[in-house]
Amino acid sequence: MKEQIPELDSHFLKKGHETYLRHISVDCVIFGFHENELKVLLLKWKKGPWCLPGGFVRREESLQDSATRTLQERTGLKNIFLQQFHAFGDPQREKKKSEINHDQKGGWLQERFVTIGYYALVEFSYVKPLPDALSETCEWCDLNEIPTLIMDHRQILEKALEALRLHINYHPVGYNLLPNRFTMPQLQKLYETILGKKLDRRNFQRKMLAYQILKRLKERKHGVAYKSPYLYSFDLQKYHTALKEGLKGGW
Amino acid sequence: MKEQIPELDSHFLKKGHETYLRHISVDCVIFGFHENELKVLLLKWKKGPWCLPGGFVRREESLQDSATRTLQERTGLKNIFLQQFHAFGDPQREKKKSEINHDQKGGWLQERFVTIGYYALVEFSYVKPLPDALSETCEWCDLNEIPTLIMDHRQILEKALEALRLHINYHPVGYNLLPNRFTMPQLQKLYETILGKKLDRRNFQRKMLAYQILKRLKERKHGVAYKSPYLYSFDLQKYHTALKEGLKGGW
DNA sequence: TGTCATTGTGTATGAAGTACACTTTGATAG
DNA sequence: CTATCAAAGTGTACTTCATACACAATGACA
Repeated sequence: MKEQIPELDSHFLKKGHETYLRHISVDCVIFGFHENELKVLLLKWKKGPWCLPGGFVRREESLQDSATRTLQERTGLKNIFLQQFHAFGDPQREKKKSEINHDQKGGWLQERFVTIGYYALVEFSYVKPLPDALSETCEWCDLNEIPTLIMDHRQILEKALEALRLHINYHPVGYNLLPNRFTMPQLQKLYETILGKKLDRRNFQRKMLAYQILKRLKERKHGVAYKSPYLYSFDLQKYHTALKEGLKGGW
Repeated sequence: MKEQIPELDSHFLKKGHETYLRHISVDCVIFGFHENELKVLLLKWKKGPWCLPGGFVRREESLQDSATRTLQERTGLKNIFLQQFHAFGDPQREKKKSEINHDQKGGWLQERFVTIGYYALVEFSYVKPLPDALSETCEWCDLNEIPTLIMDHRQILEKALEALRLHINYHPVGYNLLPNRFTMPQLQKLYETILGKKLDRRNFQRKMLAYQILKRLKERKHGVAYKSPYLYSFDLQKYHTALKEGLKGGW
């Protein structure tokens, strides 16, 4: 998206197309999980509106690499789970672009952009959100309290969530969103939040254990209220096999 | 893709970027079903290689509209089932672009392209394949006999098939690929071909009927060998509801 | 008129999904 | 120290869906 500008100088504004591909941007929907809530990392400009973190594609860079770069710039993380989900190319999507104009007319940023959407799953506690040159803040927002976003970013977010919900039917999710050691109720909350519905505790556990991607640890989680739950961690090898080969039976 | 050129004149070659967005193309994987085989519509250039039909995005046109336009130009059909499935943006994808060069250096066609992949499902018999200015032929190719394709078109095709196989788990397929009236064995062959595996005749029928998107007609199909099968047609209203809301239970 | 490949149909079995209740634990408060 | 209590652990019956499988009916063809 044209609104996240890595180097905000006039060379970039006028000559950005010498470094980046014209008409193409990448937007990232970065999901994190914290306090039993699914969060999305959003940027807020100094001038007002909120938006998804995004960037442009360098002339020798793949789409995936571009998304990875954006992600690293905003979160500091490498090796993130990243998934392309849709390309948004309606010419109307930038109707309200004028509200965003930082720059002179006729620049490459004024032109129409097609944006490729990626979603990422990251471990909340590892992330230190970093605003960019143009942004006031970079913040985690609860999925239920998303502010008004620029252009079609709200639709992009919805589509990302839809893609994630589809994905979760075939693939394990959690390694990228939870701490190394976590409890079954935590994992269940994660699934419930992503899917937007309540699940039965006993059935959830049985099904999840049947995947054989979890290891129950000897320790329990202490200090929490009431009965202390077991801790689990993912069996990474089996987890990755399941990522590749898929799981049967959806949620 | 740069290889399908609607108006092959020097204005297009030099000034195409005034009409079309730079760096962006659309490629279509057009599936048809004939003689119990899944086919894909391919173009063959006069100079040699085969490729997917594709085109460019006009400056005021959406991605979907661009794909629809390409489709109409190659098949003559409107109102086609069309689905975006992936954006291909590896800079390496055009390594062998030189084999395609029709034109002078430095033209907009020489630059790197990100292509948005769409797949389409069309009724074979309604299609009159139309080659474009640069193409010798436009032909249906059997999925099992795909010739060598330029650039990454083979991978695009594979990805389209993968997307279709995923899609068929949640949505009805057939209305766009079969004649108005068809037999249960025909429908089953279609599913078997898309999925690449044999299905049990009795279980297939039961499951398909349970979706309640089929109407059994009074007529049977005569003239075919042996026992004449019933004819079915889709209940379009229910079909479209199922398209939107999805089906449960996969294949 | 007989043959035979294809079509039509039903049932039994196992696997998975769903619904549901009681016991155990340990943090907290008195 | 003890009682309380909310959360966590566990198992079973029921229903739904997937799978496996076999025989009878049809009609084109020779």
